[in-house]
Amino acid sequence: MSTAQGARARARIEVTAAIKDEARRQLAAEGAAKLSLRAVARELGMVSSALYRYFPSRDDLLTALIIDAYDSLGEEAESAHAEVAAAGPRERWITVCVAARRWALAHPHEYALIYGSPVPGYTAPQETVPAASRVGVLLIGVVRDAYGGKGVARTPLPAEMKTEAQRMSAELAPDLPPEVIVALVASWAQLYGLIGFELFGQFNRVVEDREPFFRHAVGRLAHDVGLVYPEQAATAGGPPSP
Amino acid sequence: MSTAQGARARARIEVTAAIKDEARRQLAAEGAAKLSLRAVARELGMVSSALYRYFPSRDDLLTALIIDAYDSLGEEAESAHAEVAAAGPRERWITVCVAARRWALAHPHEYALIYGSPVPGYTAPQETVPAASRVGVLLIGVVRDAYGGKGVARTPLPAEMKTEAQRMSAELAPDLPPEVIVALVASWAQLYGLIGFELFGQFNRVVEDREPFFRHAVGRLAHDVGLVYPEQAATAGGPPSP
DNA sequence: CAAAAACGAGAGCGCTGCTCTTGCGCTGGA
DNA sequence: TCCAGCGCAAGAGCAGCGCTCTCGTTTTTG
Repeated sequence: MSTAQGARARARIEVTAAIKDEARRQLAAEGAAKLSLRAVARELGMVSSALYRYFPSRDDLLTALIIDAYDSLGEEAESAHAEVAAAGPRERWITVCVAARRWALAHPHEYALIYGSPVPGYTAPQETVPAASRVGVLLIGVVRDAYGGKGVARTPLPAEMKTEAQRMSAELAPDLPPEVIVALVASWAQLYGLIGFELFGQFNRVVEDREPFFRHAVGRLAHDVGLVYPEQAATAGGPPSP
Repeated sequence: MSTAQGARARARIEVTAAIKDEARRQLAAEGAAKLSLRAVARELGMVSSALYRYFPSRDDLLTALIIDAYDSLGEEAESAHAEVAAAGPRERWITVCVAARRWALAHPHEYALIYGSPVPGYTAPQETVPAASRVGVLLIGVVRDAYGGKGVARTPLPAEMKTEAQRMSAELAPDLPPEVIVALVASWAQLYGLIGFELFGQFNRVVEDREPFFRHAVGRLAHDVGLVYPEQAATAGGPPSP
């Protein structure tokens, strides 16, 4: 058996986790740029050079934090989705989006690490991909369920997009029509535009009451990908207002 | 007269500009995090402490670059818009969006500086606001022209958004209906979501042929704010495809 | 013309990421 | 069971960073 290798291996795992924890603490407190290997080592009572036995460079430590952040976000979105799994697709879509926003507001520096400008001169390595796509996979699933074979007709694509749309469809979800995939990917990017603008201060003095605004906006995104209201026509009846 | 103060003042202006130019060069080459005061001074043949006579800190230099970047983006968008000033609002909208994307792709690090995660621990000072709002003002203008008093009915707002929508409308464009302002602000944020995802590599292996995708997506944004096609119904006629 | 302000140069402080060497203790194979 | 070898912590050190302070010199100003 390869588990329980020995005290040595177990200690290594524990120290590695302790480093990541302390690093995450500093990341949350001060942001990625002020995250310092020396400070992490200092806080853990070890000398800075010892830390390089666990992470060969600062970038490698950041990469580990990035993967964890993607996973944390994905988990939040998935568990929020699980709680409304029985609801209609539109509500499930909005729930996932709201969960993503909630996570971002709770972990601004980690959000900045993964969806803001990548840390200077740094390009995300391949091993982040699976963790990074969890929210996307969730959104695809919601739309897939909504379309259950019916293939609701959507906004037709311009001619010069047809082949690319078919490639995207084949790559991401062959069972969904290309128009839907295109709308889905665009909505996916736009979701993070909404979150980023709020988080990075672009909405200051522009949008004040942000949660209803966000819900409304992602509701329109849901509509864009073809997720309609539970009761199709009951959308025009709002209470009167001056 | 206060102009032509003397050789001293003129020299100061020139040196300040030279510092900004060299800093911009390093920013474009290596990104904001690798921008070093000492390296800028070195390249200019001065000692690093002398540079502090012109910019009291690294953040102040970055702030100057941020304002310049906003202005550069705003100028690109405005001149692109000027060239299609006579066209329909939908085409003008798309033109402005395409110009913003083009600028972002040409100046990725400057884009990251203003729309990515703000440089660690850094909050944009108030003096960046006018430069930052140039693209937004442009988009508002396009929509305003399209609505020329007619007030096309749009998606009704949920009850809990009415007061906020009215506040936003009063603040940004009192002559436009609140529903339109809400859609406009959301589209504004979503536009930068599309650009950011492409620029920061989130579209890698997802969207390959990006320009048509972008045009299509911002076309839908135009639709969201109520800008319709020139010939209202001629949208469904695409060439056949397998 | 003299006082004052602006400026360039240099030294220095404390911090960073990272490397290299040294010595200790656990661990796996003979 | 022994012991060679590897993993590990520690320390010193290097080059770079932002920033401060001092000290002559030059320019502007009253």
